[in-house]
Amino acid sequence: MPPKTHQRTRSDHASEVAEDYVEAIADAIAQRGVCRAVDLVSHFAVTHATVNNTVARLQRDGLVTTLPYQPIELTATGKRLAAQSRKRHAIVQSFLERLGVSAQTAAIDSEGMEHHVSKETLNAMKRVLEQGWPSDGEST
Amino acid sequence: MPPKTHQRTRSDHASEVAEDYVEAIADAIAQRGVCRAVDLVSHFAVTHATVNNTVARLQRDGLVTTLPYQPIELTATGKRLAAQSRKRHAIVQSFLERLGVSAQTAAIDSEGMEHHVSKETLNAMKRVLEQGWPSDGEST
DNA sequence: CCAGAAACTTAGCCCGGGCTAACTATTGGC
DNA sequence: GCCAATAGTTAGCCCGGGCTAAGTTTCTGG
Repeated sequence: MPPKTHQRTRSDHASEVAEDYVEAIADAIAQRGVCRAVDLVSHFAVTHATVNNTVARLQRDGLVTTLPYQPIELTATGKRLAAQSRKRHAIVQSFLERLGVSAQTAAIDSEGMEHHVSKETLNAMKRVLEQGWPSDGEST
Repeated sequence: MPPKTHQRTRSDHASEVAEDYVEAIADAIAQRGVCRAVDLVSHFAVTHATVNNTVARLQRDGLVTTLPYQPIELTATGKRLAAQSRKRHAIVQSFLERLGVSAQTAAIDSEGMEHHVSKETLNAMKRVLEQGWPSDGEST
């Protein structure tokens, strides 16, 4: 085994939370019009203080904008990331369901897995969703 | 969507490193007879200091035993965790390959994904490896 | 219109998991 | 047998992502 298989897996996980947040923020905006910190508090089941910290980091990193006591908004970059993240999430989730996993488990597992799925694997999953399983008789 | 989908995904990641380590330690022991810190240093591409910290934590948590300047050994618990982890890893990796993903990508992705795959999903993957794809004509 | 509730902020803490730098032990080759 | 090289340790630092506690702002309904 090549010893450097890691590297990606490791440092990536810094941005996993960022992806989860922009996704949640986009969802909240889509569903309620705006996103307030309290939405994230309940969505992630963390405290207000934690949400504050995280949102500050996201702002520092150019993914969101927010002013004190104002709703949280996504920057263009944030929106792009959210859209991409949501798409990936959806594919993984649908794929798991297609695999025969319960919807509930698919929801939970896809949440964790989505951040570790490479483009190549994602494409393989997409292919399954669109064209069936690899060895299926799609030849005819 | 239920708002509590997270919970598991989140705090679990504390032990992801632990699993990676015991797996690596077991591998080193299997391959070289003993596991020295330096093996982990090169395997994870981190510094000696980091390995030391982590191993100390593992020891605190009852997964390994080690004395200064001595090789690292797995406790019974550590061995169990390593075995379980390795099995899971192997299933995910094989599954990805079966999906049509390149061996290299399968190796990388499985590394990250394995920690987020539930028992149910793992079983679904195993089923595929043993019995083919869900909708395949295994009925006839 | 104003009090209390709800939302938000801030400060200060903790742990995990990285790092560098400086030091100590062990080992092997000469 | 000694000395360099390799291995390991320790101290001190950083950031992410959690928390509590205490305070501030905003909103709302009576």
